[in-house]
Amino acid sequence: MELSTRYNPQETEPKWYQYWMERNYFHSEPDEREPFTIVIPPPNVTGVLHMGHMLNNTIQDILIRKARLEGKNACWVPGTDHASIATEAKVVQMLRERGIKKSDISRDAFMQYAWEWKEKYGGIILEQLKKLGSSCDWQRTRFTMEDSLSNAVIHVFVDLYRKGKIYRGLRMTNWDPAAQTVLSNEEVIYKEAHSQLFHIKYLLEGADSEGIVIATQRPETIMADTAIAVHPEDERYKDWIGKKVLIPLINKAIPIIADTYVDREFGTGALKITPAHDQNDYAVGERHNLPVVNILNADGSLNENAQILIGEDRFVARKKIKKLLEEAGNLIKTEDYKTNIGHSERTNAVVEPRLTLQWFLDMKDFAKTALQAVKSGEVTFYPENMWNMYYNWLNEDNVRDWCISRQLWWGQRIPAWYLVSDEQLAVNGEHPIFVAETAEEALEQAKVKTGNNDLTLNDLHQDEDVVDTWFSSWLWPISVFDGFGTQEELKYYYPTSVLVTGWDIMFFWVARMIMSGYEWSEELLGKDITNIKGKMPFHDVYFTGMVRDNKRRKMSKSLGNSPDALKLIENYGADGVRFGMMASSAAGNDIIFDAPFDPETKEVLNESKLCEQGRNFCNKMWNALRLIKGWEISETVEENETQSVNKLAINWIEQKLSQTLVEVDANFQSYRLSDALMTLYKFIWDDFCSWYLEMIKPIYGEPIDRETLGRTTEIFSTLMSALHPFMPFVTEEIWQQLADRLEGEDCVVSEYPKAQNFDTTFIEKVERAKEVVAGVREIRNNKGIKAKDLLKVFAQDTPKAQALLAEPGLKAMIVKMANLSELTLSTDELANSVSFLAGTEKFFVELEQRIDLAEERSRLQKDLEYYQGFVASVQKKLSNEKFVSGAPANVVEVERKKLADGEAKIKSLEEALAQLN
RNA sequence: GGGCGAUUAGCUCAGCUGGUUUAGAGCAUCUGCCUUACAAGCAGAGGGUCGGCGGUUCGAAUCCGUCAUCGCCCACCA
Repeated sequence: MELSTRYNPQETEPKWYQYWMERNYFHSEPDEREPFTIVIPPPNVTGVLHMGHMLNNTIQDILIRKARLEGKNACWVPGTDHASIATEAKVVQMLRERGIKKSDISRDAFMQYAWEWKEKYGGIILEQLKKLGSSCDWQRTRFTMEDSLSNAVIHVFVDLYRKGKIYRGLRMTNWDPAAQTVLSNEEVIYKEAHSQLFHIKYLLEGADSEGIVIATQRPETIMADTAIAVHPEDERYKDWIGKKVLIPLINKAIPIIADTYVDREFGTGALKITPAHDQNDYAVGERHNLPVVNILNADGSLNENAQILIGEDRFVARKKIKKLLEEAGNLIKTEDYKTNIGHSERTNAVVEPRLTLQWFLDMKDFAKTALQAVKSGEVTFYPENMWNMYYNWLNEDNVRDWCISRQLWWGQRIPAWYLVSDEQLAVNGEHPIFVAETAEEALEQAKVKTGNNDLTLNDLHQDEDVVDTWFSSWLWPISVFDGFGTQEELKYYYPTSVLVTGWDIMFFWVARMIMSGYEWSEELLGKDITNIKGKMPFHDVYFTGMVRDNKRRKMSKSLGNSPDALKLIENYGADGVRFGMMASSAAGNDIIFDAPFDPETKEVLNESKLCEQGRNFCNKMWNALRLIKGWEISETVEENETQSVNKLAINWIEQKLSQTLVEVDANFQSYRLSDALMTLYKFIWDDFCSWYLEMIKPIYGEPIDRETLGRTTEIFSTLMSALHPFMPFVTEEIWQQLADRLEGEDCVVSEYPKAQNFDTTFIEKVERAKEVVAGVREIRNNKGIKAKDLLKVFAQDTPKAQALLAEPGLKAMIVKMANLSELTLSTDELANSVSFLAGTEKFFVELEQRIDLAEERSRLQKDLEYYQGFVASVQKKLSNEKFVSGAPANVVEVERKKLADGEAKIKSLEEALAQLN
């Protein structure tokens, strides 16, 4: 069958993915082999594949496929995250489109709609991952809200409550007015914004014009002010302390207090205190026993407490109050001001500090153990410097308790119950809370607590809130193996081998998984673990960089600078895109990817040079396959020059392959995946295609001997195994085309090649011969000699040259590759010839045309100068007493050899120059 | 404000323990080739005082100090 000159990924990729799936190659069951486990960072169930996912999952797939080839029991668990806020927002939007308001339906009804939505639209991303070639064990696909995972969340909540680590309290929290839920500190993203500082005058009570001027960014909150604060040592305001001023517009009297929190240098040195709407003011208010006046509704609009502008949104109110203050004469001035404003990570709404009753997880002990795990090397970060960021967050001064409750419905409902009836609300002055895994258990607790055995489930009311999504994610490496259930699989697969994720969720997720692993693994694995390493959810963490565009902007939907991931796969093939992603992404480093178009000019750019390179690489290998498949086979083997070249070539490529595999292995050890890929790329393109195949390629129309072809096929197959983790589809396709394979003899489950012993002296000899070929080619290029024209080349007769050409097959190889009619040793000086150096050896190319002496001279002169400089620098080193005595012997030896080589080259060049005269 | 990191060819980066590096790769550029696997290709070439200054050392892109520029994380003063 004729093969097309281009590799066609659109045809082969779906074919092989299906083939692998049919044979169940990605499925893992515990057995006697060593496990290699990865749990996917579960993408949001609402998500669609973007560049970050592609990078992340390509890396995971590389690691898992390599492990599979190495004979380990490779298990990659896929799944999705229920993503409370994001999903709930989508469902609310869907309902709105159908004319249904969330507030009009019951919790149960809402959940039904949400599940319907999830079943219909959720998990698209998993299908997209298949297109990328991800070899996940799809039979193990999990979802953070399925029963067993939810049970784990509830179990853990109750456990922590009993351990006294979870508490409920009224705190200043970050409120998202769009989603109408509280957020954890980590979910608040600060962005710089241009704002205005309003200087507002508060009149002294009873005075006509005397007053104090404060500066604020939020004039709409003045109605919630309960004091004005000044610094106790501020001379300007000393006499004011204790007096009262009136809030403009509503004329409410509030005291002037003194607090060292006030910065005298900032603004006017006088600060309005608004305990309900500012974290710091709340703290000040507590110190001074100030009342808390909340003037905002949950949606960010003003409530009755504001007295004016009731019902207006906070930002509308700001504009309106500016005008009112102006009219009333209280607005002294406004100035431009740059500030950081907190936004909700999910909804992008400006976060409002709000006093709310929430559940918190005490982080003190957790932080300590999580810090220790990385500090003592129980978990290794790649790249290592990510540890700094981690430390910074977890150290005692910075870590804060984790707010785990959310005012949403989509998620695991908090397993806490309260008494319904008013009479029973307070027992001994406290409001009893019953935390239990089931309502029945809570009821039992309630009966004991109240002494009332007649209580029924109807007397209890469950907390309305759900837990933060990350409160289920942090259990992921345990719960996907039903760790809180049967635990059998957990014993085999835990700890997982490596976690691959972006550093942007280091705090949300990575740190917390380490905490949960430490907290529960010992108990769940049912054994004492003396080595903390055994408790950790993973041995290594590979932090990927962020995918940025060519202007270094993070790729995002809102900027529109992200290429359509699926479109890229369509255009370049999954292998091409995988190559593109990996070619320039060292661990942790951001990767620069071209945007599909310039977001500002809307100019269409080339999609990706890197993917193009990957696509071209596929094509290159495909054509190597075509070449080999086109050869006729000869059964007779003659002992001729062709044979000797072939033997040399095979010997060389096999040894060079071993050398390359050692390098690739070292790269894998330290997660230098892009280096590993580039090493293989260069080996396949340069050594295998450009040199090896050209060495053994028969003259057109002539057959190749069976032995050489067989060895070549084997080597090619080996290369496909080695490259398979990076580019699974093209390697499988070529692997299958290379030979008639038996059932089960597939690249995806082939044996990862191991390096054999290799002889570097021999490899160097061939490299030297390649230099000779390159030297001849360069002369051809310079002199405009066609590749077809045969040339006569002479090597200056030296022992080294003799030894080189005596290597069986080497001379014939040079003759073939450089297209020579003759290559002989010569002591004669050749009249019409140009020379070049290969190593220290001199070669002459005989020319028919007249040579330009001046040009030759200047070429040689240039070389000569370079080596003279080189030798001078080496000599300088060697003539330094301290170097010779101080440096290690081998280093000195190397320098001596450099000097000798350099001098030999100079000698050769000088001779060549002399000949030209 | 506290911390981390970067600065090497036109671009994106490597250079891991200071010494086979008067510095490498890919892309881009230039020259010549439609040579019977591949023009998405082949054969070659050019291009860098390793951000500045100072120090340590026999020896510095590599270690230290300092300045400059850029990026990131954390905290956040109205």
